[in-house]
Amino acid sequence: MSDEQAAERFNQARAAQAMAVLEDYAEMIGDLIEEMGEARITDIAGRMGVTHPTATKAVARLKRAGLVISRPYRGVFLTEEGAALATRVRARHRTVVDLLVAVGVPPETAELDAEGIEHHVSDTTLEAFEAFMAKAPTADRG
Amino acid sequence: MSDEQAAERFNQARAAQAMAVLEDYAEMIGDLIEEMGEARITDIAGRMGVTHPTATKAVARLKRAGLVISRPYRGVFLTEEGAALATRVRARHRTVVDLLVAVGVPPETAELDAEGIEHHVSDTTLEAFEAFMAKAPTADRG
DNA sequence: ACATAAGTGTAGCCAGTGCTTTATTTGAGC
DNA sequence: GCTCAAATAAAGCACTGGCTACACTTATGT
Repeated sequence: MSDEQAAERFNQARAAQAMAVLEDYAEMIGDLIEEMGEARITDIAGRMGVTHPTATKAVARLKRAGLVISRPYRGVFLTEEGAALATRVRARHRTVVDLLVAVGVPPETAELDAEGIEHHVSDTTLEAFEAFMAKAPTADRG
Repeated sequence: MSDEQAAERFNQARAAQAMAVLEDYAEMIGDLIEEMGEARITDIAGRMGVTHPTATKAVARLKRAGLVISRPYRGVFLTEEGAALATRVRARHRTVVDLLVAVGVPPETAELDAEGIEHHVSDTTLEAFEAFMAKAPTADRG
């Protein structure tokens, strides 16, 4: 592999990582709205395991990215784009967990690892995962 | 899932990400030493797709982590710990790529996605991958 | 020895993502 | 309507990890 290709690979991985945080927040805000009708900064912070100021900053970035809207001292809400992203992320998360379980990873571990893995799964890979599971739903385990 | 569990998941993913950069650099420095006898800052930078100052900073962090040693204007070398990490990372990378290919991901895509995925694959999951491939080396494709 | 090019280091800037500390706003209870 | 607790915001710190610009070292060629 040439250095240029290697560099491209790393740059792509870095870009994916940058997106990952936004994806996590969008997904979680979607969850919170579904569960509690609205997403408050405090709830977001609690669930992400960070302090409120950190959550506030993250929301600011999400607003900048056009994924959410919010008004001071009011809840945070997903834009159409944000909601679409949240849905997509959630579906991908499920697929990754299912794939891991299908190849024999214990469910709890699959859930844990998927949190990091999912952000690096390309559309191509996701399709392959789905195709694989359609073909061998239980991976013929045992 | 409780908020605490969710937070723990995210914190774990964040910790994995912090380690990922060190792993990438250690692996690549190992590659360079193997290929060219030594790892120069410029080579590291070129292959990572970053500028030399960035590579220099990364090497400084690696030194702080005890993974490499270096003297000004001389090459960078892995410590025993760094070499062990590089070996481990390289093996894991291969396993992840192979697993992806085994479930039907195109090889080039597998290589690309593995770069990001590998850092989030726990030992448990890695073992499951190996067991899966031992059982179905070609995943019965086609 | 000296000039020059390549490699390396350093300084300073920016953005992201965490933190703590300190206002401010909101909303509930009196 | 005032007070107070909770929620939110704002500001400042630290570290990572990019960058550019500039200084310095090394190696090479004359």
